[in-house]
Amino acid sequence: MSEIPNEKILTKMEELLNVASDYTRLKILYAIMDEDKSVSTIIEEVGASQSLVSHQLKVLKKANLVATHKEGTKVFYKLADEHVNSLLKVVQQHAEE
Amino acid sequence: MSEIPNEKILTKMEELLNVASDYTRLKILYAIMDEDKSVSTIIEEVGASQSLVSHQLKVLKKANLVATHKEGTKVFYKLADEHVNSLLKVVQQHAEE
DNA sequence: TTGAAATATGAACAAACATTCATATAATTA
DNA sequence: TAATTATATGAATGTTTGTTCATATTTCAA
Repeated sequence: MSEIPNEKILTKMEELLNVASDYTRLKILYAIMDEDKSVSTIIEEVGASQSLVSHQLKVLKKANLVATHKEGTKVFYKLADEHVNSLLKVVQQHAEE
Repeated sequence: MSEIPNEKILTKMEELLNVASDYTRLKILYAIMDEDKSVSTIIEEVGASQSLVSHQLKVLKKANLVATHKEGTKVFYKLADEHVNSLLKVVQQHAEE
């Protein structure tokens, strides 16, 4: 039996889904799915403005979907954990049918 | 290699995630996860107003996350397919850690 | 056919959000 | 130090959206 999760869990789920449910952020997540990339590389591959990508990276970071490290002036982003991967795969399968 | 999906797929993914990313709608989806239920039962279990539940059921239906059948004056809702189930499970796992 | 129960719909509104533009900060190099 | 590259931030804005309130529609029983 699948009971309705408690408020705390539901709120966390809502947040994760909310953060994932944006065109630009989805693109960003896919861009860094296999290897971490610098912001400038992400901007190129996603094809959105510098400002927009930076803003959305901040949203993803705040929600702990991505992690970062610095190298000189560059900042590299990668997926925070495997759940993000699984989530994207499930959703993509649904979308492809 | 996971390339960025094309625009059509991404838009579908965005829509699915968007529809799933709401507190009330999440509760509804869990309420009908194991067996289909009438709107009045859903209202009770979810603890939201009649109008709100009805509006959100419409959103879920339009996005093909749920399916319905009628019995007399009652309308029963159930999950449309297994993907919805998988999606909720992946997200819940993430939220529980 | 009147009334009641179950569900749906429409308008209205505040809150949240994606995007842009302009500007700031940080690190590197000349 | 000045200039340049890389990234972040803040304000402003138009749009979307969750919720409520009031009302409509449908189905069945009395």
